[in-house]
Amino acid sequence: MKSKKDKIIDAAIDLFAEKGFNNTSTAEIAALSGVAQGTLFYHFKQKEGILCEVLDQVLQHTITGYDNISQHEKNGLECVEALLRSENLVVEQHSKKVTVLIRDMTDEVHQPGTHGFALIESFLKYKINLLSKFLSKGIADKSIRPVAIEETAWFLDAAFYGVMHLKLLKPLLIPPLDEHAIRFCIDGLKPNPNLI
Amino acid sequence: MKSKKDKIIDAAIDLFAEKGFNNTSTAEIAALSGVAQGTLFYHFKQKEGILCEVLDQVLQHTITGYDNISQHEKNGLECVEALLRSENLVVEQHSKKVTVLIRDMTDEVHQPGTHGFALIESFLKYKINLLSKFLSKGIADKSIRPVAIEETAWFLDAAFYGVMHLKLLKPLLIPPLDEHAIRFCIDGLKPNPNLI
DNA sequence: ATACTGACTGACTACTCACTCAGTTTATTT
DNA sequence: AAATAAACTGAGTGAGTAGTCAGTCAGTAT
Repeated sequence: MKSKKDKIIDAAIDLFAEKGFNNTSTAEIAALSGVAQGTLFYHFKQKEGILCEVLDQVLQHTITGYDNISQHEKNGLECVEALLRSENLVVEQHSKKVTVLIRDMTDEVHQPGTHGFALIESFLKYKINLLSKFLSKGIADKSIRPVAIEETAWFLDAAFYGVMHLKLLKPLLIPPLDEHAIRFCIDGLKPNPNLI
Repeated sequence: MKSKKDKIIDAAIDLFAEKGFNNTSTAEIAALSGVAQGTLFYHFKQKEGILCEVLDQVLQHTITGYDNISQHEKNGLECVEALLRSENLVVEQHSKKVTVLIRDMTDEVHQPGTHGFALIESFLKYKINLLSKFLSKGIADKSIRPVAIEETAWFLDAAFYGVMHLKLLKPLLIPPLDEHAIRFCIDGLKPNPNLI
């Protein structure tokens, strides 16, 4: 059976995803989750704490996904592809949580010193490191053309953030991009005799 | 001499960029711009109106940039590159306004029916159309390898949104990405005999 | 001079909302 | 069974805020 804390988180995610953090009151969260307002503040010191909890969970899932990539049986390019796919999977499996984060973490994450900022910072560091490792590996084993490693790692991160953002936040008629984005980037990494 | 309306917009941009829309009160905007609180609501029906005004301006600049691309003397790939560079230039020249938008337009743009949503929607339609045209042209003149046109157009949009987001909102030590992102995408579009 | 207009003012209001706290219930330990 | 702790409650508070409105004032047409 679900703890009240979990009920609060679930309700908050639903409301945040629908109306945004700033347009959701703690009273509403309490009502939807069936607890008293005070219970919110028993479990979370501030309203923002709920967001941090969600961020924490999503980052955990993502890192777990990364760790499951078995590197020894793949070349560098395949490792990069596996990482991108793993990330995509997390977004799909936890799309509501991710939606809430990219929609509402902006303020919190924006300012160095906050807990959220520290979380994101160390996560990004880890991710970029891993991607860089895979890219180096691929360049060494010739599955990847010679590219600037750190820049490419950051670019891949940024590009897939953009795709995620488009997919989750823009209620527009957009063709499914995930697969195409992966193909485009992977193909773009392959050696190309036409490039000097 | 600047009109009061312009002073309000300038002050609001500074404050929004620094503290975010939701953490800036209309009283602060009035104080910084040196007008009375009521003047805000004389010029803008709601606080959100200021954001819409900024959005409008930035989209105008962007479209003007697009329109300056002289297509007849370029092949398809060069047109795509010109578009990406033109966009980059707008972001650089109006970085504060763009920062405010990607930071705070989320709520407004999220919900169909709002003015902001309509603006973004028609702009995106225009941009994707133009990109698609350039991609088709490039595939025809062999400067671009055969890719799925609409998907690639959306991906390019998403990727550069991501780069912009990273650059403007993450106060982290990130290598300059603009040039590398353009190179990566342009090189990735070039014909590659290694791809079937 | 008179009437009119549109920009501008700033005190005021009606209201929301995050957070508190004194007290109650439930679970755990002794 | 008593004692202690942990989980929970919900009425209440006070700080803060978007937006209003009755009225001033400079400029302009009549």
